[in-house]
Amino acid sequence: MNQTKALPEGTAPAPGIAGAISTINDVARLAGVSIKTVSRVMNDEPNVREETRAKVKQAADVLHYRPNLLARSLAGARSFLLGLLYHNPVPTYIMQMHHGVVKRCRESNYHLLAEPQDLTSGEVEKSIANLLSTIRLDGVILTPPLCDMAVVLQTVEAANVPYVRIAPFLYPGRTATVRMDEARAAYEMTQYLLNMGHRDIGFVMGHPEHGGTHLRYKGFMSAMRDAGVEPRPEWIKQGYFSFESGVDVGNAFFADGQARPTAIFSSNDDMAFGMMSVAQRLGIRIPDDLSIVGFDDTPGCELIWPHLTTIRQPVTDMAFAAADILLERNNADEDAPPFSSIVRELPFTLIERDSVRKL
Amino acid sequence: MNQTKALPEGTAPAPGIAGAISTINDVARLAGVSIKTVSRVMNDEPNVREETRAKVKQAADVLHYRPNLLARSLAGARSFLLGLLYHNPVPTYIMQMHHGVVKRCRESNYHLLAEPQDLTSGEVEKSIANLLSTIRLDGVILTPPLCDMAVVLQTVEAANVPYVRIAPFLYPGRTATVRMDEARAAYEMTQYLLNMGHRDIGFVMGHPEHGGTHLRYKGFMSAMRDAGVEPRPEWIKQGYFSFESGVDVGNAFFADGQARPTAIFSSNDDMAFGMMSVAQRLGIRIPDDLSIVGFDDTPGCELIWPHLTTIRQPVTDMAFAAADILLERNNADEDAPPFSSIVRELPFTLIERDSVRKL
DNA sequence: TATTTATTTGACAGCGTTGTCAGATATCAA
DNA sequence: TTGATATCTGACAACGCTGTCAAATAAATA
Repeated sequence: MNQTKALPEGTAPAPGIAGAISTINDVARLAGVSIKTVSRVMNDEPNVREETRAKVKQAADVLHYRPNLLARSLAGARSFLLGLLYHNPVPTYIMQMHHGVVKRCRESNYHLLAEPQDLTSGEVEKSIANLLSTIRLDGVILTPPLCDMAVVLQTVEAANVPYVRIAPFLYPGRTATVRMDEARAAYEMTQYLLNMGHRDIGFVMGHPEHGGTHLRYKGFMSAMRDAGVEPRPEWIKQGYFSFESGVDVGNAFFADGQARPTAIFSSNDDMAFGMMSVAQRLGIRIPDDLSIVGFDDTPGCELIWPHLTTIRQPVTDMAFAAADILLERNNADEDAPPFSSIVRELPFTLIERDSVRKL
Repeated sequence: MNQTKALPEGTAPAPGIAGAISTINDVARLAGVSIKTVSRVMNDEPNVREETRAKVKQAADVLHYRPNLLARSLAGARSFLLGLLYHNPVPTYIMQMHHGVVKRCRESNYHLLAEPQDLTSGEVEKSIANLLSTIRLDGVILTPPLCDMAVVLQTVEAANVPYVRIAPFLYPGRTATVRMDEARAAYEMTQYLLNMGHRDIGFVMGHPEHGGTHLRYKGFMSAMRDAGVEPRPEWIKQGYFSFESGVDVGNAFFADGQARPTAIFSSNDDMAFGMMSVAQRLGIRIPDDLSIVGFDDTPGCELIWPHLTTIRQPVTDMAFAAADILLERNNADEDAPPFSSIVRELPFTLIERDSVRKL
């Protein structure tokens, strides 16, 4: 019955003293096969008799054997390591991203190296080249704004590491991509404002180096024009995605004696929060005196009062998708579709809360 | 003058075609020394003539040589990899932690593996053992509540990996520790409330498996007793550190026809936010009708209205300290002080904002 | 049964480093 | 100068695994 009874006794090393790490040699000896066969079994390779396979598996089990990842990487082609490169724009965004990617890695016995990049130093290129030549990663994920920086792309490509870009703006088709239709989302949000009766709508742009900034702006403008409403240039202000820049923009918008829009569409939530704090201080009531909407759906939206109407980005799902692309590629049987042609577009949601008043 | 002029010409491989990774062999050949000597130079080991050292350094430079981390780990004793094990209690906390540790790793050419642990599965032990036997980490950092779980400590110890615990509660002196005087902080916060004239003070406890929960509770109780104020048992409620549990506790506190404290001390900010949202809905004004304080100083404190008075934990500094301990240990010259005796205590700050009214 | 072909298995050579140890060189006394 | 030390340097064997390729075995064909 039990096919796997025949383990040679007595040859086993002292089993499982907690912490005593066993090697492929130990398993091979215990199972009475060569290390190569053990290797085959551990990697689910074909051409191993079922009986042998079971024997090896049992031995590995008894010894609590876990292949050494470092040795594996060194000898083989895979490293079981993924990299997430980012420059912290919105902390919660990165956090969700990281969380999603790690989750997928876990499931595939991969590990994740999270590597923030300092853009101010002007050494991104060096830093990345350094990373990639030090550790052979099986793939890297590039978040905005890194995914739109030519030097970054070049460096990763030079290292010949497959990579996927999250929400890229520039260089379409250059590699696998995970995105969301940001322009469309901004378009719909603007439409929503229009439908609520607003015509005097202001817009706060994000950091100019982020692709999303342009996409969101574009969506806003299209919606306005399609509705036959001409946006007022002085109501389109430059922000930088940060809470502080939101404060600055808020001060600009609410300066004394100025005509004010009835609604402001902020390119992200954090800036909306900044504006709201200024409004609060100046006694401008939201949404009664002014409607505000954001973009991202960060946790703060439900903390702030009134709760912020915004666009939810499916960040975790995007993380899943990115990780999946890389992971699948590594198991891909050669004939997979060209990597660079992969594009996964995920749906957004307009989350209606309490920061907009119907006129 | 120039000591390093004498590189043998012509023996160099095609230099620095972008992405062409060079090995220690290439450097050795170009510098005209053995690979062992290159290794010595790269590791700043003694016993290399200055002249030789310079020659090697130059060669390494020319070739953009970066030692392969995997090979290094396999051959040597160090892996240049640290692990951050956590179970997500408060996202922003982990994020800051991660950020701090990564920063330090960067500076020392280390890398960080962030590994969330699923406590619900009951397989933490397996998961960690698995990680540690797969990759030989040079150290791991344990955040609450992992740092107080006996199985976790045992597993890490069994794998013989040095680790430092952040804000541990149980098993003092078991290993290096980074902490903050949470009990003292809670004591002072309670005193603050007392000084503001409050006597009817409620307290919301955190998740019972987090050490901080007990420390903060203890601090609260001591301060009350020292002030000769007996806390009312029905005003001490159990929460779980989450926003949702704050909502639940809020509902319990504010149920119809019940006597209500004039101030509530929540064991963390998120629960305070939850209570505030309930209060808002019920028309209980803060701080006019009720004062609330939190603990942690998460970003939301400045978003919510009124801004929340709280205790700032020096999370980033704690991360720095933890990383430093591990990193230093790896460079330690044997005679370092016993690892387990290291305790770094960092200062907290009471951040006074607008959520408390003076009675 | 004798061949041919397909399936399993193992020997062995790396992968790019570091550790060990012995040999080569330089330095210092006498 | 000659040993005797102290200082450098390099051969070579690991580290734990995978890739390659040939040998051994089983299955299929004639």
